[in-house]
Amino acid sequence: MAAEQETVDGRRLRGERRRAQIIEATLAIVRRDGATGVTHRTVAKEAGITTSLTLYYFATLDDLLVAALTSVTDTYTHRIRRLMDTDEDPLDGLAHLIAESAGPGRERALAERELSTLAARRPALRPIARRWRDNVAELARTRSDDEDAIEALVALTDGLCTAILLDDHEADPDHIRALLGKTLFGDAP
Amino acid sequence: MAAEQETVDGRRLRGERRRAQIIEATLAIVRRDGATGVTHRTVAKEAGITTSLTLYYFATLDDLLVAALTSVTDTYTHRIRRLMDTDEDPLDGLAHLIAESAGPGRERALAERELSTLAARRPALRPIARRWRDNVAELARTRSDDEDAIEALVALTDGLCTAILLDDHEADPDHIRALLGKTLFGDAP
DNA sequence: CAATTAGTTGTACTATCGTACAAGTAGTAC
DNA sequence: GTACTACTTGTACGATAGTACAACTAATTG
Repeated sequence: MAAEQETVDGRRLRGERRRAQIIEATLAIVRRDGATGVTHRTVAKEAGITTSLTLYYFATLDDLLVAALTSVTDTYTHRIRRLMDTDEDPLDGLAHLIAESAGPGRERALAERELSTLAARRPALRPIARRWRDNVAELARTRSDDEDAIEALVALTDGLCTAILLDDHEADPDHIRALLGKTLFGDAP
Repeated sequence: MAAEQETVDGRRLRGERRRAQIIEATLAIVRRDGATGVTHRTVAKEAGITTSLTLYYFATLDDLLVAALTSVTDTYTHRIRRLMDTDEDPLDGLAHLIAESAGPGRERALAERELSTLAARRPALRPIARRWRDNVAELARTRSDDEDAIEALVALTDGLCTAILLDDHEADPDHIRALLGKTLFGDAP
């Protein structure tokens, strides 16, 4: 009844769409200019609306950043879950995902890094920011129950992304897959 | 002669001292409030001087950030070099350094992360930002010539620091040492 | 239909920022 | 001693930011 009530009210639906539009505009800004580029004015302009709207839906700048981090993290969560739900080698999928940081996924990976770094100074963001690592750990657990190896694999994925983003490090999926395998299994099966 | 000329001019010496003071104040701001807290005014206030002075020595905000990144990277470089110059187990020293990210070294580690992340959008900063990874790789090379293992170890150190900073992850030096050893040698010697 | 709720628009305030610029002080060279 | 150089102080401008607030429009409820 209450749940039905909520979806029926067209205003709320429109509000949700507007909210999503604003979050998308925020992410576009982060990807293009970095987290520091996010202001109510830049987001409003990107979304083609007034700042009053961004303020109506997100009372503070912080709210915008939190929503952006949540959104980008959701994206990664879906990606990794899909890797786990397939018959293919999940480590191979993960290697490809990491390798994307050098190409089509670079902006998104950098946005994730910049936004998640905010979590270090904001304990409230920790649960969101940790989800990437939790997701990778969960994926690793489908192939190993060695907790140390799993922990190392999670750290390795983080570190490889860092190298790619900050160093233009080599991003060959096969090479990355080998490193992941070595770390999780001791050899590289 | 020219070098001698430079150190004799008392004005230049004072300038260098002033410059170092400003960089130190910048780092204090980064550690306390993050890279976004760095403005000419906040730095000037922290150093007890006027913004005209910060501007005299660092024409742009960017110059300040670059100097701060260089400084914090120098600190880490010295630390790691010292680990290599000792008879002790360098991996053990590295593990302790990483573990510091959970305690006394947390602010510095976070500052390094925030500043080095700037390098992703500024190719000119890459050489500076990569030095941490180069240093760790060099340390690893004193113990292994397996380039894949070395690359994995570097990424692992990055990832472990991330987990500590963003997640309040466990930071037991012995545990970290074991992970480092496993990654570099296949076992944990 | 009136009242309430959700969304939208617009104005304006205070605060802070990066930076330009001029004037002054102090140290050095010739 | 003069000219030059390095450093220091102070003022002020234009721009942008976060945010408060009021008024209005549209949708929903009873």
